[in-house]
Amino acid sequence: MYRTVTCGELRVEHQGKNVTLCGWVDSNRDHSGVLFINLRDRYGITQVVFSTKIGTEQFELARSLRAEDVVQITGTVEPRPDGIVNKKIPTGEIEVKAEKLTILNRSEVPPFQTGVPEVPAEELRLKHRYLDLRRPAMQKTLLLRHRITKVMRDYFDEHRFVEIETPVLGKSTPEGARDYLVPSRVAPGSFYALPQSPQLYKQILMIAGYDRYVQIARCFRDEDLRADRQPEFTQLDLEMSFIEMDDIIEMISGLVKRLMKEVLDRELKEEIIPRMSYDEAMERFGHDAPDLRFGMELIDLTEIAKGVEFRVFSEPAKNGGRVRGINAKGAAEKYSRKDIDVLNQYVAENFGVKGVAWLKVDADGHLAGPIAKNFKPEELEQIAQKLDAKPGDFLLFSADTFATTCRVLNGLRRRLAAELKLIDPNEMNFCWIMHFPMFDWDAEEQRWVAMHHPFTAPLDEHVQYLDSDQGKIRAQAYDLVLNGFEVGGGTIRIHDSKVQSKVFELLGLSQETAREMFGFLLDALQFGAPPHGGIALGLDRLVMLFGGQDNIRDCIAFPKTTKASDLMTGAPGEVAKKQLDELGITATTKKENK
RNA sequence: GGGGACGUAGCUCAAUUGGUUAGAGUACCGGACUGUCGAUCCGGUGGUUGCGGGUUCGAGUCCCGUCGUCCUCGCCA
Repeated sequence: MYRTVTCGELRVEHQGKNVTLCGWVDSNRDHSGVLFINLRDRYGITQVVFSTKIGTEQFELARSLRAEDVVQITGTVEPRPDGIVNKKIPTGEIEVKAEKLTILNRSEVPPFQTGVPEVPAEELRLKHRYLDLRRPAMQKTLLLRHRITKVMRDYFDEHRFVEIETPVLGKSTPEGARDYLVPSRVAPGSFYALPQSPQLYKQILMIAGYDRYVQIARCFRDEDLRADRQPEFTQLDLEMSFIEMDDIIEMISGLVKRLMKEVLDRELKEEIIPRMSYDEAMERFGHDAPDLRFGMELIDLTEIAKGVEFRVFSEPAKNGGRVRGINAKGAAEKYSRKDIDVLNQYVAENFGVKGVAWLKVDADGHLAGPIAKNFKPEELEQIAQKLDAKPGDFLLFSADTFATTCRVLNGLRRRLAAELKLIDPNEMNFCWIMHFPMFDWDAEEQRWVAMHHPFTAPLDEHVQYLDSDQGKIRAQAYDLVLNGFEVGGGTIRIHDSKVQSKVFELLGLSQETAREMFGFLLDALQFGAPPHGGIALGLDRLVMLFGGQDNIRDCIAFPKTTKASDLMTGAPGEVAKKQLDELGITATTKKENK
């Protein structure tokens, strides 16, 4: 037996006990006649004491220990002498008096120290991920992730869900994100696609009668990365039959409550997670995943703007656009002209607009700023009233299309909230965003595109608009939002083939194309499809938010860089010409190009 | 595909806005020390300033290109 205890469990009550520990050397403090080793494993740190009584050979061996050496130590648990208890660690009231040291493996000098608070460059962490994962912060996050998935599995098991695996090698469907493709050897020129989600399979499972399906599923999207987006990511994916929107929402609300309780030992802020329509979210926050931890809501000024001489405001207002503003309460003094230049640069670079219009409220309650002269006093008064402007407030405006005002003001709202520290970092603010539009108009391709996927059911009362007013149709779609991040999204699916055909038609999918892409699902739908719907939660993002992190790479054991490479393994890498030949692929490698 | 930030010792950073021999902490190596706990003290090794060009009497610093990491717009049904 290598070890009898871990490095995290010994306490005063174990004194006198003879134990064997294994772990990594965290530090070695040599005092000539006595030396202290901090021994680390994922359970904690235990101090081991060596005295010269152990014998010269063993003492010299202990002396030679360096960070990350792997050792086995047998000794006796002793309480620490009075006054030298280490309160920083749970095992700090005891130490192990070493009687035998075995070096299991030496470590090279590590490229960075795992036991110090300074976090090395991410590039280095990813290259030596095995060392990075030894850092307590990373271990804590991966344990949190395990805890979350464990609670999820228990919860759905209790609710009679069946966990079923779906294929990773599937069929490419051109709608949606770009697919990762895998060439077929036995059918040269043909490709599998890695799943963007198990969407079609889980619908098939409903038709097959597994009325409650769940899976913690790996999904793949070949799109550019972000702090909260990886090319492969994990979803808690589920589907239910004989249910309506409220059933899914209740089921997930129950899970959220359970996660809060069992993972964070906290209650939900509100007994019932609040719901907001997509339209309301866009109107009040300019985004479909609003961060509700702070106010600064978007206020509409279009009616006022229609009447002003200032053309920057009046033109969009008169031409179907919108003029809206936000009020950063009391922030006027904190934003100098230089700071505002930075904001201008931010919106120009990110949203393709010239800049942001702004006004400050002076001590007398008057609106001041370079654009103030373009308004009559009563117009300024109206604007001030609408925005509830008080002395010291900082007002920012966007006058453009509705979509652009949404993007600009959402961006500014979030940025200002962060800069002004309006957000309580401990808050966990959930909400449901409901009734997303069915379709988006793709101006470039001159056609409607599905906002979710083409199997999403419209609201029953909106089915009538399928032939007349497609832009008005709202879907039976719902997103779960946490602290301004979309952490889940789902829909009720269409199970009426007439409605399904109509939707395909609107999306510009001919019967033939639809058959070619989803024929198996269309077939299956003919053989007794129950009403069904489901949802998928982004596990990586949930872990990130539950762990108070700001990117999902730190929540994934082996993540990829923004160029989608794995710095540890070197993936993606070149392959031998023989492998390509077998696949019937004639791509040239980099080496051949040079 | 576009925009931005960064790249200096193994690691974390500094280097007077172009000026002598590129420094500090830490790690590492050697020494001292019998109660430390991010031990301390003394000494030492360690640099193609990511890479390639250019401007200049002189480049870590300026310019161009390139590679990499991060942030972001597009993209992500």
